Amino acid sequence: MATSPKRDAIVDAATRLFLGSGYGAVSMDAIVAEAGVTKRTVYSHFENKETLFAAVMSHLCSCVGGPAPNEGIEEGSLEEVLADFGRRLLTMLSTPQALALYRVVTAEAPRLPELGAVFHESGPRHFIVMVAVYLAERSRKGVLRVSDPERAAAQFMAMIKDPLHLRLSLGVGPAPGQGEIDASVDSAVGVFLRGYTAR
Amino acid sequence: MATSPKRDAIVDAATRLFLGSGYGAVSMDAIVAEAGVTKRTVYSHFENKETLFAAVMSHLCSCVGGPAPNEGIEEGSLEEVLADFGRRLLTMLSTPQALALYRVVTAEAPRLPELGAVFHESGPRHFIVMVAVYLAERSRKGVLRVSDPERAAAQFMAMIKDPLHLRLSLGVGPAPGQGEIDASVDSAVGVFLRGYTAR
DNA sequence: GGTAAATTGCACGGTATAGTTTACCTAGAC
DNA sequence: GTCTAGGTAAACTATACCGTGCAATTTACC
Repeated sequence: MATSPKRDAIVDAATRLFLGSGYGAVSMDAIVAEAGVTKRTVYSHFENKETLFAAVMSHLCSCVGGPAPNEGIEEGSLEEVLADFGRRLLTMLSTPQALALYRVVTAEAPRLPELGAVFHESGPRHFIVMVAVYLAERSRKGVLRVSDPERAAAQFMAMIKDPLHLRLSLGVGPAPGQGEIDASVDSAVGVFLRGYTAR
Repeated sequence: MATSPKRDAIVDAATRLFLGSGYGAVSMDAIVAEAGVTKRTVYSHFENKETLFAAVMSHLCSCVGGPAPNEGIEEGSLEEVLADFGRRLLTMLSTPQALALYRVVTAEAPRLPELGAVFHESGPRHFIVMVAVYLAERSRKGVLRVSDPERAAAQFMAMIKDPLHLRLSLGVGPAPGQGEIDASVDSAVGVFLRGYTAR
C-alpha cells in the first residue's frame, strides 16, 4: 500500500517542488507535470493537496534524523567528540535541502501545528536529547559540571547552529566552506567547554 | 507623499494580514476589506501586490531595531549588562509579531534576496555588532579575553535566542513566562562569561 | 465658493487554481 | 476469454485572484 512506483514519483516530485517554493506557490498541475503522471493518478493516491503535503513533510521529517550524525556520539576525548558531532551537524544543517525544509516548516507551522511538533521532535529535540545524555554521563564521571543537561545541550547546539544557520536561512552570503564550519565549531566547543568544565 | 491616512490604513491592514498568513495566502481583496478601502485606492498608492509587500516589510524591518533594546548597552557590571540586554532581547524576540515577521522573512527570502539582507542587517546583525563593540571594549580593559568579538557576540546571541526562539518559531509549547526567560538568560550569561573571562 | 486631487463603487478581463468526470486503454490473473 | 485494477488523456466545474477602466463623489485646500 505504501509503496508503488507512481506514488513514489508523485512524492518525489512534490518533495522537490514543495521544498523549492513552499506550499502555496506549488500547484497540483505543476506536481503532475514534474512527476510525469496524470491528475487522476495523484488524486487516487492522495485525497487532496493538503494530504499530499502532509505525507511529503512527514516523510521528510522521518529522514531528517539520519543524514549526517546518525552514528550518534562517538568515542574520543570530550573536545573531539563534541567538535566531531558539531561539524557533522552543522554540515548537514547547511545543506540546501535542510534549509529549504526548515523554511517550509516554519512557514506552515502556524497553520499546521502538528507539522511543527513532528519536525521539532525528530529534528532539534532529537539531537538535543542525544547531546544531553552524553553531557549527563560526562557530568556523572566528574569531567563536566552540568546541572541541567538539556539546557546545556540546547546552548551547545545553539552556538553550533545559529550563527551560520541564521545567515543562510535568510539567504545572506555564500554557502560556507569547510574552513568556516570548522572555525565556527571549534570556537563554540571551546566556549562551551570552558563554560562547563569542572574546575 | 509618504504619509496619508488612507495609505497608512492600507499599510496597517496589509501588515496585520501578511504577518498573520504570509505573502501568498493574503489576497488583495482581503487587504482591501481589512483596510476599509477600495481596490482602486490601493492601486493608486501601490503598483501591485509585490510593491505593497515590499513596503510593508521594509517598514517593519526599520522598526525591528527599536522596540526593546533600543537604549543599547547600559552601565553596570559585565554580568548585569549582558543579562539585562539578553532579557530585553529575548522578550522582544518572543513577541508574536517578531516571530511572525521572522517566519515571513525566512519564507520569502529565497524569492526576495533583498528582503533577507535588509532584515538580517537591521535585525540580527545590528544587535551582534552592538554586543561585539561592547565585548571588544571590555576585552581591551582586560576583563574579557575575546579574540574575535563578532564571533563571540554571535555565540552569545545564539545562546540567548535559539533555545526558546526555535521552539516558538515552530509553534511548539506555550508562550514563555518571565521565569523561563530569566532562567534561560542567566544560564547563557553564565556559560558565556565562564567561557570568555580572562583568568 | 471654487478647484484639484483623492477616493469610491463596481463591473470586467484574463488567468490560474483545486478537484471531478468521462471515456479509453493495458496487462496480468483466474 | 473475461474481469479487474490501475493508468492515460483531456475536457470541465467552480471558484478565486490580480489588476483595470471609468464615471461619480467626496475631501482638502485656497
